[in-house]
Amino acid sequence: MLSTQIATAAHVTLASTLATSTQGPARTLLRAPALPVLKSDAAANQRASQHVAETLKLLIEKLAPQRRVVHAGDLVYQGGESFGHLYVMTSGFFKLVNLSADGREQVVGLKFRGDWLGFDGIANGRYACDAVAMDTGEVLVIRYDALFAACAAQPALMTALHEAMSREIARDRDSLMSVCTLPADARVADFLRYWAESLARRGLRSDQITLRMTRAEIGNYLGMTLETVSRSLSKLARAGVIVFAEKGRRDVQIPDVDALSEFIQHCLAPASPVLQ
Amino acid sequence: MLSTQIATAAHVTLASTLATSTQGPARTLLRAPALPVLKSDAAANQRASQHVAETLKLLIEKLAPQRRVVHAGDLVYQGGESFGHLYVMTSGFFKLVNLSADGREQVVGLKFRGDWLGFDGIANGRYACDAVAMDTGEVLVIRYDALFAACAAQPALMTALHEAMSREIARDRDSLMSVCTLPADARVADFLRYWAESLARRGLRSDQITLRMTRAEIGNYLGMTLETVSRSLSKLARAGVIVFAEKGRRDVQIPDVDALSEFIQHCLAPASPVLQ
DNA sequence: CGGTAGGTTGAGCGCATTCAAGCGTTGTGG
DNA sequence: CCACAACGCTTGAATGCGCTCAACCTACCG
Repeated sequence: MLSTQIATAAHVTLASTLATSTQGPARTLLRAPALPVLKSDAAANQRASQHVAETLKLLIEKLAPQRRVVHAGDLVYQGGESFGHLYVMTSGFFKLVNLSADGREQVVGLKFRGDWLGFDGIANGRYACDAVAMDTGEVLVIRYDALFAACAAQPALMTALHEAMSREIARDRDSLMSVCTLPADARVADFLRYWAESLARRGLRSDQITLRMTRAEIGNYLGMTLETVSRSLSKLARAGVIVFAEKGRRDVQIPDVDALSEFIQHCLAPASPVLQ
Repeated sequence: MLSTQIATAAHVTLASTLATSTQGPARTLLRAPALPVLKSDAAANQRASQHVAETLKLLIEKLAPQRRVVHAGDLVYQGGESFGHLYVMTSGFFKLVNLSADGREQVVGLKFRGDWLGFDGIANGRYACDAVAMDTGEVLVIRYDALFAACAAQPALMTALHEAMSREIARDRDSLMSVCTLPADARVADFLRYWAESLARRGLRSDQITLRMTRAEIGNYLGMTLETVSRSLSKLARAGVIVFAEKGRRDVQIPDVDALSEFIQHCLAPASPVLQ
């Protein structure tokens, strides 16, 4: 048992030999010291968190936007609806869901405090997906035309807007890379890593996270079935990389975020260097 | 033989019954009339093509940008390089390649005339991927600070910029949906459909396309191996949805773009309604 | 004409899916 | 208060899609 699986990783073109050599002495998932967060990250997270707060303050001061409170399941906007507003989250968790013409449903993004919602609507004048609240939260409601006008006079606003869009583009590409190059176990680990990092960057505690998504939603987001998600989480728990809370399986403790990265590398290792 | 495969499609949550009923009388891949493009699409393509031309003209007039000619293999920018410019394609074909810290390589985007390159660099001040020319082409070199300043006085510029970013975000999500919800054969068909549509929207002929990517590159982009790409293309050719040029397998004829969509639906069909 | 890169196809295997059973938690109504 | 249904989660067994490995082919180029 403890069936350590060989990397699947659809087509790793070049430099895959590198991945092997950089992995170090193989299999050190359970580390003794386990410092909760790297110091360098802590500083970066502090800055990122402050940056989010400043951007929110800027928007509130310059645009005096309406605020809208949402509860789990509420739609901020819906695919097909005519575009007019952008939304900036001050709290809560959202998912973005694409719906194809033939009825396929796909979670294409997860959003946290400070993130913007609605960029997909600018180009075509209609929103291209649903923005669904996964918990109680609040968004700033920003009229696009008002923002557009304000940008001309307030460079800081335009900077904030462009930064947010740029970050979203970069993040979407990382998602695609994760789905395309990682086997199921590593994808789940990467998902947890991303979630923890997202919380950390916003100044929230990241060692104990509450997944607000069902296994089915996670699976949809990661391109796998809910059973595979469940199995991967169990495997992560067995490896000690995550710890489930006593009651219920929605809460996940992450003693050491770096162990998640190591687990991913372990999944990508071509073959078991030592024994399994 | 002619092993028509059942749908894999990782997790199609709801409304998947719809997909079945909307498919019509099942299996009509080879249609007699085969009009090259739907009339409604033709009008939309005309408009889109004109819109691209107008945007390029606007940029040239307002910013008098440098032009840069590139050849196959040239890098417009490279991941890690410090950000300073955006680029707008006037001709050619580009791919965007992400490189992860551990050496995984992933094609995360394909770009055509009128598309912008470099958005990923705005947020962090460094480009997050490589932009590689796949053919001879030309880009407008646009200093971001100059564009930023010009946007304040020229709303049309800001509109063009935001539209381009929005379109990119929406497109990236479609890519993710394709990778997550479609089986290999359908993914290849969707890739061809996207490529043909991209050409059509720019006023280029879309019934005869020259793939400027190797099977390995296509496979990387779609999250599968080059062998699977080859097999899927062969299957599409056997079904008559595409036709290979006599000499070489890089040129692909697409007699009827809609047949590609039908093929995708066929791949998604829960089970063979009639016989296989 | 040999060398190389890209492409096709077959055989076998394995990861992830499908199908299925069982468990824990929550919520509702008798 | 307790059945009982509904929902989410876990785990096992079997199947199959897509991957790996391999051989062979074509086109291109020095």
